[in-house]
Parts: sequence; C-alpha cells; structure tokens
Amino acid sequence: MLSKKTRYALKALVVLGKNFGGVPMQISKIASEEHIPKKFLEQILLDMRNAGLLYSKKGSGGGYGLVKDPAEIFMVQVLRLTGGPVALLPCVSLNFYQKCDECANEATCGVRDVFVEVRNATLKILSETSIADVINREEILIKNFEE
Amino acid sequence: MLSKKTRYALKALVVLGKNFGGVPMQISKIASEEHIPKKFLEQILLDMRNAGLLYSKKGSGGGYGLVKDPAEIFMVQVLRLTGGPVALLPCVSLNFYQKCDECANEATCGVRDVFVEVRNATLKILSETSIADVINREEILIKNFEE
DNA sequence: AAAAAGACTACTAAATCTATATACTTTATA
DNA sequence: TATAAAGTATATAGATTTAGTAGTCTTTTT
Repeated sequence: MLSKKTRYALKALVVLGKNFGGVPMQISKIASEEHIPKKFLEQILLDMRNAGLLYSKKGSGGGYGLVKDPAEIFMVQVLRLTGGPVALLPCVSLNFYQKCDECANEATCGVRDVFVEVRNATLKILSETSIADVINREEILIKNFEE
Repeated sequence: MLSKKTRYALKALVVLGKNFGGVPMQISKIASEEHIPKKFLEQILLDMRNAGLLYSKKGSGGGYGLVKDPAEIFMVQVLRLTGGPVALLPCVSLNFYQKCDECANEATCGVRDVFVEVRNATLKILSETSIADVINREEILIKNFEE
C-alpha cells in the first residue's frame, strides 16, 4: 500500500500539472482543494522541491509550481521520492534493496522470482505514465462520467 | 510491501508443497529450515488451517500438510489470507476496498485509474502462479545457479 | 512596517507489525 | 494409563512507522 504521503504527493502534482505555465499556486489552495492537511502537505511539497521537481516562491503572490513539463514527470519518480518502494519484497527492490534475513539463497528463491516479475510489470506502467497522462485520463473519465 | 507474515506463509507453503503426499511436517522443522520464529509461524499456519488450506494433526508424529495439491493453491490466495491487499491504493482493492477519504470523486480520479491498471497486472501474475509453479521455478533457478 | 507565504525542526499520537509468553488440548505410544 | 509430542488459543509487550500538529524563522511584496 502506498503511504498517504505518496498519495498526497501524486494528487498535488496533478493539480500543479493542470496549473503548469500559470502563476505559482499556494499550499493552502492545493490543500483545501484536495482535502489534504496543510501542514503535512507543506512537508511533502518541500521534499519535492528539494528533489528538484518543484520550484517555490516566498512572500505575497508566492507558491509552488512544477519545474518541468507534466509530461516529463513520471509516477515512479514520485513513488520513490516519497519513500514508497515499488517492489513488494525488499530483496526485489531496485532502489530500496534489502536482503531478506530469513532467505538462505536469494538467487534460488522461487518466491522472489515471482515478485521480480510483479515488480517489472508494475514498474513498466509507473515509469511510462506521466502526470500529463494522469490529467488526460481524468479528462476522459469525466467525459464518460457525464454521459 | 508484503508483511513478514505473508512472506513466512509463502515460504512455509512452498516447503509443505515439496512435502505434499508425505507425512505431516512439524512446525519446528519448517521454522528452523526457513529461519522463521517458531511461535510466529504457529499462528500463521493456524490461520491457514482455519481457512481450509492446511490440515493439522496433533500429538506425536503430528504436524501440518497441504489439503490441496500445490498446483491448486495460488499466490493471490495466500496474500489475501494473510492480510496483504494486492492493490496499492485502498480504493482500488477488490477484497479490502476502502474509500480514499481525500478523494472527491473516485470515478473520475486519474491516479486511481492508473493504479487499477497496476492492480490488474499484479493480480494476473499472482492469480496464475501456484505454489507448484514456485517450486518449479526454484528447481530451474537451482539448475542455472549450479552451472 | 506589515502581511503573505514558504522553510525548517521538533514532537506527539496512533496504528501496525513482529514476536514472545503462557496455559490448554489432543494423540501416540511405552 | 502416564508421559511426551505436537498443535490450539489468547494475551500482551516492544518496536517501528505513519500521520499529523506546533512553533518559530526567513523571504518577499506592497
């Protein structure tokens, strides 16, 4: 399961993606629109700024914005940035690898082998889907929903 | 990430799968072979017995065994039984569904839409892979490893 | 100078996970 | 029939993680 942090980050990026090219957007606006606790969101946006995904502007008229085009920000980046490993087992994670302490020989573990496959399937989707794609999907969903 | 409980359950089922058709296998044997805390494993095996996956026999010469052929036990069952939802978002889970409280309209949520896809990909693998398949994979891995 | 807005650090509360402890029941067998 | 082997059941403790809150500081605009 993704943490709330990761979910909030994704939601915020989608909102900021829609706003791409416009004036900076305030934390409190994002927070209230997406029903995210403001102080928590502050931390999350800060992390993403420090990672170079967002820019920020202080003072009156300040706020947050995407540094890159939403078409160049992929979901997998967000998961990793906010601490969510993609893999379901630590011994299968590319970016957060940890040895399973109960496992005698990783190279011959059948369970692991299956979860490598699962990771690859997940990774394929998440590394091909950008924030722009999410926004697109949303438009399609709204169109279908209204019919 | 899967819980230790789920991991231990999978490992134990693989061991019991290899032993299928033979005499019941003792908890302590499984525990020591797989480096699983015995008392913890007791609880896990008990859960799986109560779910009808395993039989148990008390007393001297007792132990645990698979009720069904390992080819008929699928990984997804084990995940669900040991409490691990397959989905990465609660609003996307088939068996552990929960509304995302921050989400205004689930039907038009683009993030959700992506994770439906991820769930389907994961589910496909886990519901097609049986304990027998895991054992098979292990044999292949060992063969390749020894070369 | 004052107000708006983000930056940074620390802390707390709650939940969950992992593991252990204890006492009980059933079964085989000497 | 007593004893040991093995599973059953429940409770609880400890550790870790997650989610959220609080407070203070800094920068920028007007």
